[in-house]
Amino acid sequence: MSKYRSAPTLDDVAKAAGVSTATVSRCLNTPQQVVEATRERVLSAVDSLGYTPNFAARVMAAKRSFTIGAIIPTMENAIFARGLQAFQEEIRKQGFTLLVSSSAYQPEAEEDQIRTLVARGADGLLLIGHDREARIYDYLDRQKVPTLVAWSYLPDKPIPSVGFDNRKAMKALANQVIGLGHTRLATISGISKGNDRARLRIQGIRDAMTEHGLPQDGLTVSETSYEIENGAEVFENLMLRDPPPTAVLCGNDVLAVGAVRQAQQMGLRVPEDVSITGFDDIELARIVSPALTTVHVPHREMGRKAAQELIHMIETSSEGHSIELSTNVVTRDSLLESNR
Amino acid sequence: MSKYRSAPTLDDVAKAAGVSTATVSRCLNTPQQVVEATRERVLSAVDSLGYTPNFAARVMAAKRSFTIGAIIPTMENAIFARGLQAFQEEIRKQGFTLLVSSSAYQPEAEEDQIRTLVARGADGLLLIGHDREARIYDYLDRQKVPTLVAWSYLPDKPIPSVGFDNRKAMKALANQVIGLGHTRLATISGISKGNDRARLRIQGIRDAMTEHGLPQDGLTVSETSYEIENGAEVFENLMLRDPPPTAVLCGNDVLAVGAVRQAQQMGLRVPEDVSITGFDDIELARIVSPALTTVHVPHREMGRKAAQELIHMIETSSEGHSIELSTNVVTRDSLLESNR
DNA sequence: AGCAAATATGTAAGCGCTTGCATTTATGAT
DNA sequence: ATCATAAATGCAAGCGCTTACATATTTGCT
Repeated sequence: MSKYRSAPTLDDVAKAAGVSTATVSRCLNTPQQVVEATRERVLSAVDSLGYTPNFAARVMAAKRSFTIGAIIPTMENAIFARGLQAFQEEIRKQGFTLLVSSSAYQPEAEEDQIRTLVARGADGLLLIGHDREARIYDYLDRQKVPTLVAWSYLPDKPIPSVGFDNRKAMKALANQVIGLGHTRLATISGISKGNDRARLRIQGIRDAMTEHGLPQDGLTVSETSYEIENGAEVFENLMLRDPPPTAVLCGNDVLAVGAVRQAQQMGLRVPEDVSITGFDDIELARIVSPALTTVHVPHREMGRKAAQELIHMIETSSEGHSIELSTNVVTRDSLLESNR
Repeated sequence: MSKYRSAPTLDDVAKAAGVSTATVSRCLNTPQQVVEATRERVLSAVDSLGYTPNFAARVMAAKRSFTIGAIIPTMENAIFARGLQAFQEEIRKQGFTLLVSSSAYQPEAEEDQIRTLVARGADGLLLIGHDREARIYDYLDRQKVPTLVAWSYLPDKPIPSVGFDNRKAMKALANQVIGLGHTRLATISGISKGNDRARLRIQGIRDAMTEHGLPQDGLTVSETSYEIENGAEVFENLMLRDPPPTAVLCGNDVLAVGAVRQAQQMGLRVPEDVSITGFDDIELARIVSPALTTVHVPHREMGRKAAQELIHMIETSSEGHSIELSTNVVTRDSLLESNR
């Protein structure tokens, strides 16, 4: 029976309540504009019919969706989870809904998803990092969709960013490593192409080396994708070199965990035989043993501030401005002074 | 300048290409219906104008969105990440887009998000577990949105499910624990209200106890929310009891990791002093030391099959049928025979 | 060359909602 | 009571697209 009855529309409600569709619409959107008696009648009709507004129609008519889209590189690990959760909580508080897509670190998939989200009427977009084709920025500009970047802070870019200075953050950590006497360094980085964060973190290590007068060839750089297994695999190759590095700085905690596990597999003690550091300070960093010395990122604060800034851009059609958050090195057990 | 030009519409493209809007629409949706010469002209117009179809309008006209919505309890930990990623990969392969929301384990938030997704024209919905208000099922029925449940397998429920038998799975693990001589058991469960998986897992432990002739009061049940800290906190209370349990079966790996860490904090050796088990077999389970004995869930298979089944339901407007996946206990280091 | 059948394109009617403007009804000061 | 003013409601024009159905063009036969 219910099979042949289709979802009620505004019109059905209007008929049932004996008013015009305009009045029903007002009851739902600007209730103070309709007198109490009418409103009650309408709402009870809404109720008894089980009416829910059709979103597509509403977006089309109102040209506003109260939806914000976010595209993150991955959902598979926790790197973006905490920040995104905070982002969602904040926008929800302000009456917006979040739509999330994951690009699996594939630029084409990301472009696709940006278009999908925009076509869907997203009022604003949250993107991770600045690296992407100019074409996409043109598109965003033409469509006039307020867009904000997070997990990076590069105030000179055309799109405002709420995040931290990846280069400076990694430099601080590298300084600490070098300060402990390490001179043969290696880094296991994410793929730096199309990933400003990965690239800048490597740069940060170089900065610290230069500052301490270490030659640049004291650093071995390996790039791989962000999974535990990859961290392990690359670490193994690294340690087979002669001489092996005494400290391995990983592009994130996930890679670092892979490295730690591989070290154990190889019978190497961390940190006595080799120091390993992470980046991000996700939960994993405290769970692995030895616990990781890593760079703490204020994920929740970043998520919250990004939400506020983006909504502000949407509401005021203003340009938006970048916000820098600070990171700090958290010292745990995976980093020790060099013994060679 | 671009500020005053707004996004091009189908009509603009039609004018530019010198054809009707119908033809443009066909070029985009059923290109084989339009002759090559025309098609080229149209596509180049699309291109030079940078046209992107307006999704809301398209959904409204076509009554089809090629979008599938998924609502998961949390993005904060990895429990649903892997399965969801597989789900997304599969539906993407079939031309659908995934929209994800997280309910933060709050039923009202979930209801809200279901309505949002439906109103947005989702062609189908993926939900986790069966427990929710009847009103929601009525709504889904009335809106005729194909819906599938995952992470649970309860074929008698009105909504089909693709998942595993939580009760049976936990029973298998509990059998193993009891087989090792443990009689004083405790479980750290998620909040079971509104969570059939949590409830059934507890039930599974009871089943095993009954089968082995253990009295039901040999089990202490504590419920808390799914976070590492909570696992730790509850575990502490549990071990303060006199006598303490010799084995603690946790509702998931996250809680188990919290328990392991707390044990170490308290100077207890795992598994010599107390055994701890998890559930789900997420990455964490292998990273913590001792590695967790836990129940392995075929996350990726579940995600993929759920996607296939749901799309099948959508394409054929059929009822859909439930699929049971099997789990297995993976034996690692956190469970040992009882020494009392 | 001529005609029926097949193929390509155009016309226009919605899809369900919001909102500017016009109209009706209530309010309150005289 | 009366009338200007304010408050509540209705009317109807879109929003940008898809898709029957109608019309025009091409194709393949004889």
